[in-house]
Amino acid sequence: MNFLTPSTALPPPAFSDAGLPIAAVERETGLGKDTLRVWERRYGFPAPSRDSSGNRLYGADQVQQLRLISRLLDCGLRPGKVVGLDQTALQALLTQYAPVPGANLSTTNMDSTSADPVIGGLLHAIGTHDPRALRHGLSHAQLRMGLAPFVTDLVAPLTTAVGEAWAQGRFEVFEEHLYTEVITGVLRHAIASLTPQPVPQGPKVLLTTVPQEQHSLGLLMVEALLALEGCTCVSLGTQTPLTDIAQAARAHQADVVALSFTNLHKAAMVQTSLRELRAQLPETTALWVGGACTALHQWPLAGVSAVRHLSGLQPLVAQWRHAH
Amino acid sequence: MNFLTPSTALPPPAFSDAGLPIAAVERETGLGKDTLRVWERRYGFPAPSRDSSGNRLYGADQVQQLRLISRLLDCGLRPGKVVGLDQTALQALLTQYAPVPGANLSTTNMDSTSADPVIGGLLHAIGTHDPRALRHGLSHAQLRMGLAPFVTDLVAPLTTAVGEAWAQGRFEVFEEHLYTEVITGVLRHAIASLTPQPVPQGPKVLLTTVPQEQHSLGLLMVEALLALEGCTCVSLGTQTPLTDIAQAARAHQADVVALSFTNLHKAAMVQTSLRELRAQLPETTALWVGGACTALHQWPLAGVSAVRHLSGLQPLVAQWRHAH
DNA sequence: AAATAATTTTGTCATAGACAATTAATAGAC
DNA sequence: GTCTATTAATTGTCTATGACAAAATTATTT
Repeated sequence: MNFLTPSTALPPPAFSDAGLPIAAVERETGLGKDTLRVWERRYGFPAPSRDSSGNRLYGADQVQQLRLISRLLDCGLRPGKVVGLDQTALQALLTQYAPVPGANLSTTNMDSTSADPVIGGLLHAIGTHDPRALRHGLSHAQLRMGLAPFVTDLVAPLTTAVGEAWAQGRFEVFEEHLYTEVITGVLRHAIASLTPQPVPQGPKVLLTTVPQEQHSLGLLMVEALLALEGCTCVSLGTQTPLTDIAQAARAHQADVVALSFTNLHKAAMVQTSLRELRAQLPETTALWVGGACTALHQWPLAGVSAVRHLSGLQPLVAQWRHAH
Repeated sequence: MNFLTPSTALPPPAFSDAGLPIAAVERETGLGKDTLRVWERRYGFPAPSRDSSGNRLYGADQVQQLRLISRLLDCGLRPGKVVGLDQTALQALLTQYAPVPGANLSTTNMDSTSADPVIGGLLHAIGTHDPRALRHGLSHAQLRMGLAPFVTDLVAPLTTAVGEAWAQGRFEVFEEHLYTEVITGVLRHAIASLTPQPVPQGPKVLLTTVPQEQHSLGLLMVEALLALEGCTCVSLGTQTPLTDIAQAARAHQADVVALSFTNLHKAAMVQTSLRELRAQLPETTALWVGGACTALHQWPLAGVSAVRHLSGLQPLVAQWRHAH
């Protein structure tokens, strides 16, 4: 074979132009292949074009509509009401039904502490590609505020703001990546500087996420707060298979298994995963879950403690301490 | 709605007893639903039982076999040869085929893995689930050896050893996860403690991996070595889309873009990705690639510097410095 | 108003066939 | 023998349509 003549090389698939195949749309939107096909059958939407061999090709606009639809479903709306609406209608519904986690940052609500100008400055540092200023600003804020408020009142809302800015196209992918990288460094540094704690004063906590849950920042924030509360944290990073979580909990004799979720998953998936894990864990092991995932809080499960906000961790630890 | 009466809640499905439905097996093994069904059709394995409505229920033993098969496929074996073998045969194949892949990275004599008492001790700390001892041993070794030899002569071979042990089934997934997490902490700590370097003495390097390349440890090792050489490192973490890498290189005015690869990708994919990226980058921007990926070294590309071993980074930096 | 029954909605699973892309095998030239 | 071109086998993913159980909505009765 000849590797030097570019004429023999296949042209890279022109995804953006022709459209995305169904597997890519599943990745992009979180909607299963079966679901996409059955929607097309029932509602006539999406209506992808086909390639030469009959496979579906979804246009960028349809993928965007699917993204919006997915968010509306997370808000509790039903597919029959929203699948097939055009973008303007979907946007209108979103402004009506959307939860307002980050709205208090960019728009109204000026009493959200002194963090607002700080957050603005940090967002600016991201946009101007200045990792040094970003890191410096974060470290400074951490020293000034103290670690716990730094995490709950600055890092968490800032992360939400970055995510929204990215979703709205105001940030590029690489800017979001850089932000994640810098924050990771700052948080890990903070955690490392307070781990030398000889006498454990709280539960031993096993931290991780379920498969296909890649958001490592939430995990780090939780680890920082728990370590601050005197917990002994063992983090497995992201995407640990369910049986391995249970196995690790036994091997480490963990008192608590803490999972972090984003809103990417289907509610049913989250539910079954948690039920299955709960069944595999020893009864004496607590299961704490948290994160911006509506399914967690909308339908609580027996034997699973759902934390709505990072500030809810401290009471949970106190409660555990009181019970032991 | 009533959240408080547990009597109305469904009993959790007794997974462990009857068997796992196909969706759970997909989560556990990483094998797609379609693949599981087509294997059953073609090879007669797995042969799940069915519930009352005809849905597949995979027994725990079959799931375990599927896990082993999945590992063997990662070793390069083909499904037709391994699907359907019993556990003992699979185990035998694993001990036979498991090693080999990362030979490039760990050019240190391979019998040193068992001979080197430090590595042996660290492997033992992983196996006994003692993150504290692992972290302590690593920090100690770093101080004793110095950062550069620590990375090239200890972390790299240790990572390879852990990967091989995992492939052979001697380590569980969660043990490999814990190792990754601890090493990440140690490396990031080392990097952070030497970044305060006011005057840049080397190129500005943009670090990342291409999409579907999740191995973050290689990236960290490279970052540590480059920072040690006086480079200004900007890491984007893993899995940055190609166009975003080029965009980021322009935005940060990077002198060098450094990519880390594992051997997971198809050679053709790697080639086309690199060609495309090279075309999108400014000509004055260097492109350095490395990692245990055979495709990189077998077919070199114009305008791309392939590094066979971590120790090859230092000469590259020196060369760059000499040319500027 | 609240509990119960009937109905619609909706995601997931099943079967079976097709195909493109890869990998192995075979034949032919040096 | 070694290398290259062709043919054959392998394999994951897609399509299409049908079915069904769980959840949500609506209707009905107590």
